[in-house]
Amino acid sequence: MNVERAKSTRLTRPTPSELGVLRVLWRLGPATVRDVHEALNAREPTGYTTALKFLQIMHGKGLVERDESRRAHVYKARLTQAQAQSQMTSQLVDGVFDGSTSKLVLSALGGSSRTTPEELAQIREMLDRLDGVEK
Amino acid sequence: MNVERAKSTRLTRPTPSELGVLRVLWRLGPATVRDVHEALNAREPTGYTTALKFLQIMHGKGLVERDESRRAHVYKARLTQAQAQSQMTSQLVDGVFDGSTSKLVLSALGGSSRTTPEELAQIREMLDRLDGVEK
DNA sequence: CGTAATCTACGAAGCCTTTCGTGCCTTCGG
DNA sequence: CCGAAGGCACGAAAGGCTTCGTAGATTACG
Repeated sequence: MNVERAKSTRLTRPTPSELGVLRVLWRLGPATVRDVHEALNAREPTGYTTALKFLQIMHGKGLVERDESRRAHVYKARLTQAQAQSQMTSQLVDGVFDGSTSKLVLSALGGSSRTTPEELAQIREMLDRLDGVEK
Repeated sequence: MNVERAKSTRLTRPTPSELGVLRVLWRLGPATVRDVHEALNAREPTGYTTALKFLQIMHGKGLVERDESRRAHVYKARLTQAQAQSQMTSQLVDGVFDGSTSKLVLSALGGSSRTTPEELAQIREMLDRLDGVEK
């Protein structure tokens, strides 16, 4: 009881491992299987065909696009990191924070306390901007 | 190559469906299979034994505890909602926000803009408190 | 008491993820 | 031209998640 097929509008959400691949693509930009494999393999020993399969599957799901004009296909994330971030964030908000963004923010800030003054200032800026828009 | 068994210290993280069960337990407090099933079933048609199996599995994983003193066992979440929230939040931060809490906060606030002035005020308070601690 | 209702424990099917191995092309160096 | 290297597509195994069906006990009640 799920999933839109084939059409490009809705993207299925990445699995944990697929997220790993996306992270590599975000960092490297368009990359070949070899590139991705080397990146993954550096972090944890992994077979070449494993990387290949991931890219293929993700292509099937529409998570990446690929350029087949060269022998070694070149893959490219179809979602920017920012898009993935906001998608997964609202997912978390809906799933665990009763839909309340502020609860998430409070929990994030309160819990970790590993936030620098500069970052806090940035957040304040954002708050000001929101207040501005607010009527 | 994972998972600590049996001992109570480390909790495996809940799957999506398990989260649904936990949400029910957080809302109802200690509850029987019947209670949980009714809650789940209200949202989406589901078999009784499905709920039962979830609770059993979750008990095996240490996600819930159970009181077997009555015929209908009574289950209880082993994690408070707040704990789950902060656990899953830091997971998201590590996984998608390069470990930066502030990036998450900015994305959450910027993306949805479904935050009331009261909530913004609450966040400001939290910021002040953090500044206070910050020497 | 006997039957119906409740409950738990299993087991198993179906689908998704993750990980590779093989087979079959294509390209490149000598 | 030939063999080795590099690449892609498949297929398949192992394990996890989700969903139930069935079986066997226990309890409630007319």
